[in-house]
Amino acid sequence: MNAPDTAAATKPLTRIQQKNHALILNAALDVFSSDGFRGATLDAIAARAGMSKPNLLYYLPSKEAIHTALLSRLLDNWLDPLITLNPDGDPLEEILGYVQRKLEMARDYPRESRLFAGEILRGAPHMGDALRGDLRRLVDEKAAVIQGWIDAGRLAPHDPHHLIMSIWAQTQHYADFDVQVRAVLGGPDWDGAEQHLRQFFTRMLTP
Amino acid sequence: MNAPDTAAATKPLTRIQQKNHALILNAALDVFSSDGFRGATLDAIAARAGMSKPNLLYYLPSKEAIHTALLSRLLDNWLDPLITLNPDGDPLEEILGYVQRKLEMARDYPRESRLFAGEILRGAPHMGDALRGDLRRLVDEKAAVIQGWIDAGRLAPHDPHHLIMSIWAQTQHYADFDVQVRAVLGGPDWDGAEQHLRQFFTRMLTP
DNA sequence: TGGCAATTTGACCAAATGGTCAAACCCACG
DNA sequence: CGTGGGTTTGACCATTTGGTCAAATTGCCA
Repeated sequence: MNAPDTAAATKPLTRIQQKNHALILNAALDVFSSDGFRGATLDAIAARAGMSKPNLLYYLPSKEAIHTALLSRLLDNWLDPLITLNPDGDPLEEILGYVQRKLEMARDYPRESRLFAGEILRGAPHMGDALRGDLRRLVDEKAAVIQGWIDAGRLAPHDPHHLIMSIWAQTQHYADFDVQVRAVLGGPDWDGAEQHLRQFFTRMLTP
Repeated sequence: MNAPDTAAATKPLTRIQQKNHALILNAALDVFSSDGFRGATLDAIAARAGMSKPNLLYYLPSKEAIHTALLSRLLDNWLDPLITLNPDGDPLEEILGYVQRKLEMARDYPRESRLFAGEILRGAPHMGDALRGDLRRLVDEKAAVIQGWIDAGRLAPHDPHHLIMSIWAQTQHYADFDVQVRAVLGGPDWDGAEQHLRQFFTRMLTP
């Protein structure tokens, strides 16, 4: 009767199901990221996806379901750059690499960044658990790695948790507060941002 | 006939007008900052302000007017810490003082911070002009001051505009992404943040 | 105290919006 | 070629919500 199944029973999606799923999620990302959850309308998403509203609801059962689907898909990509941080690599290189990956994500996926920011700003009503679960565990783990580097005298001492906050804050700022950045700088300046952050954190972390 | 006047004709507000104005704006700040512009409803604001919706609209003519009033009142306070930056003071002290003031604002006025963040996130539909006008002028002016300090060898070299971005990003992060910060840190840690940022920027700016 | 302006609100309206449903359409496959 | 399941949609509905209005109430001052 209904195509997608939230339970883990019927798996194989038809070609057309996959196509429409992708179409909807992409359109929803457009709309949610620019208008917020409350500001987004099913009509707008359906129009953007090039289909009727009932058709859209045939694939995803509700507005919230669409939003949740988007967020859960997002979290993995979001954590990925931090996961990649290698305990056996060179400390400075690893962290600078992380900063760079984060900045690239902000530059190349501003919709995702803003969707995430909006969700957090509103108190994370749809992903509070993920924050206190997966995210916290991962951050604690990597913070321990960084602390190890510091203890070994390979990095200048900083609170690792707050250091990670600094990285998040500064990289996401360029995507989330894009209008402000452009207003103040007179236009986007990703190269300037990259150079600034590299210099910033190099100076920050060199013992 | 109507109490408040957007034009500059009738100025003197009665006691009751002032009280209700304040009541409304405070309630609206609550609601707008936690639900966003679209998520906020006049009924919610009116309830929070302890008055009926028509009465609320008797003082401020529309939802947008309330939002705009809030934002314009906010911008001044928002710029103030940067205005205070004194070209004749000690460079490091001045900037660290600015960081501290910004962090205190984020801590003591999280509603204002989130209201602002929400507006920027959505593309600043109600204050784009202010950003490209007053804000940009002020930033350019202070960036020039910082550049002067750098040229005089009194600060380590950084792009002044991006340096200001770094300060904004890191201080506001603690208010705007409060849930995330608390999730990762296990609770609020303003003292830790203050110490971290002081150390961060001290190291950053010492020639 | 009388009267006029300021204040307050219950009742209402029109538009927007999330969601439903039955009917129509399409298309692979026997 | 026809038939059954997957797909699509026009029409519709209930609720929410920004905003209006006339009537009632209150506050102020001569």
